[in-house]
Amino acid sequence: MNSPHTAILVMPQTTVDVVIFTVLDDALQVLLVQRAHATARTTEPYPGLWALPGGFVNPALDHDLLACAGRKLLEKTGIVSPYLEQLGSWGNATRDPRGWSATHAYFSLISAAEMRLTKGVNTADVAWFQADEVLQRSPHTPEKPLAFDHQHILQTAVERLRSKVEYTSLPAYLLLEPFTLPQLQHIYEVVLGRPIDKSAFRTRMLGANFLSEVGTLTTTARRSPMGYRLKNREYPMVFARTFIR
Amino acid sequence: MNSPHTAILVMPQTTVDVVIFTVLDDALQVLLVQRAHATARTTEPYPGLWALPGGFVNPALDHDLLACAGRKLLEKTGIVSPYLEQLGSWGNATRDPRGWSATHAYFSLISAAEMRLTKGVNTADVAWFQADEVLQRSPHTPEKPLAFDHQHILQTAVERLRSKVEYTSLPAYLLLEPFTLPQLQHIYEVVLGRPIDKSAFRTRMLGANFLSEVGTLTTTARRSPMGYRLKNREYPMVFARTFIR
DNA sequence: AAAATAGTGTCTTTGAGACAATATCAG
DNA sequence: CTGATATTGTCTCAAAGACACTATTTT
Repeated sequence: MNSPHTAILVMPQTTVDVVIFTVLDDALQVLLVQRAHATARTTEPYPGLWALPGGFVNPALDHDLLACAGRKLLEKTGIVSPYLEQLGSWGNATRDPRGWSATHAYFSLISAAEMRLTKGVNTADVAWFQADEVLQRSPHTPEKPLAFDHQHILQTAVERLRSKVEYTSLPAYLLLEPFTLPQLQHIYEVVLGRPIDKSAFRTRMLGANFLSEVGTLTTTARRSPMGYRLKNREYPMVFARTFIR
Repeated sequence: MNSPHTAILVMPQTTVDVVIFTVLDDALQVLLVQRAHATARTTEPYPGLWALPGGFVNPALDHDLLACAGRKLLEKTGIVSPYLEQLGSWGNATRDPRGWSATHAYFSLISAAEMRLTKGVNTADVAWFQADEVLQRSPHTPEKPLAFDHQHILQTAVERLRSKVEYTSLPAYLLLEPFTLPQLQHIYEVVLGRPIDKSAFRTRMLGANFLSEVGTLTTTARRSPMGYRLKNREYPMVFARTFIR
């Protein structure tokens, strides 16, 4: 039924891309890398444009797709155990000018502070951008859209993140532990783009029993807030309802 | 940064697999195909085992991954516009004995009755199996596990379906239109494997305003039930809460 | 004491579970 | 008419929104 021999000759290229989110300056931000500028010797597509971190699977280095995504993320951020979830895959004949290609996209949540701690990893061609600003880019705006179909992948990632924030504890991965409930609520509000009622928020978070207290913290606040840590960093908490309104 | 030239030589194989669900005989069932038996001339892996319908992307036929999944589904069921959603991708060095491969998995919901209408499509090597029975297979059971990592892909598909049934209108795609609310509730109960309160079910379905009445139907029932149709077959309804308990 | 932030209480609303009651149709 | 199925009503409960109130700490 399958024809492996003839198929191998026209096989699509396989890549992995990672959408790395953080919250910085009260905004949802995404890590982008700038593609090499055009030279006489290279034929790299989309020269000089910004793109999601990613590239070809390296069968010699990568045990599987997730490991490949983890490697790309480590190379750009120095972070070893981030929250990393598969987003989806995109494959067609035209997304890469070099021919039929398919990319496996992942999305990751990290604390920007955590990344700053890892010196020497960031290079000049890596930077944070506000997700909403990037999404509004078009060929007519000053800042050009991302390379390949990364504009579309980012759009899907933002929608997925905003959707899951409504009913999961995902935003906790955007903070360093320990964190306070006001800090966590602020992250929720930044990602969702709207305020949440304080009382309802606390009732939900503390009632779900996925946080453990670690003693009061000393922050810039007047009254010392309680610090919390995730009981289980492997899986986010899933609530039975979304926030309403 | 990427090295396309060297990478092409070791590029992973790209395939698409489809998990096709239906409800038949009061059970969630999945469509499987039997792989060719071993002969002296072929080197096909997993000869004689059952597997998810799928195979290599054909760049000459398939505009993109979704089209490829739709083609596989059409070939096995004769159905043109099913519900088809991306499930995820699986890729590593060992899932196919021929080498590093990555598959893009989709899952589809169809009415078994709709498929019976398309004669001549089904072949002897295609059959429905109870999803839960297949999931319980191991190397030690009489029926052997599926080929490749399809056991694992099916597991993920069933979990995803059962999860989404808790808060979406997905089961409607398992029925032919028009359908009645008791029929729809029955499909929900079969997929979830537990009863749902009749009153709460009707309040949720009718309150969400995603169904349109199409007049009372004549069924085997005593009192004639109201028939319904989806207002929008493109996207399922997403409810703000899961069913509880 | 005042200001600012953390945290709690109260009331209302929404929608689900439990389950009883009513409506309609085939025979 | 009767039984089976469809549909509605009532009561209770859980959790969220609105928003006022109390608690703690720094200055």
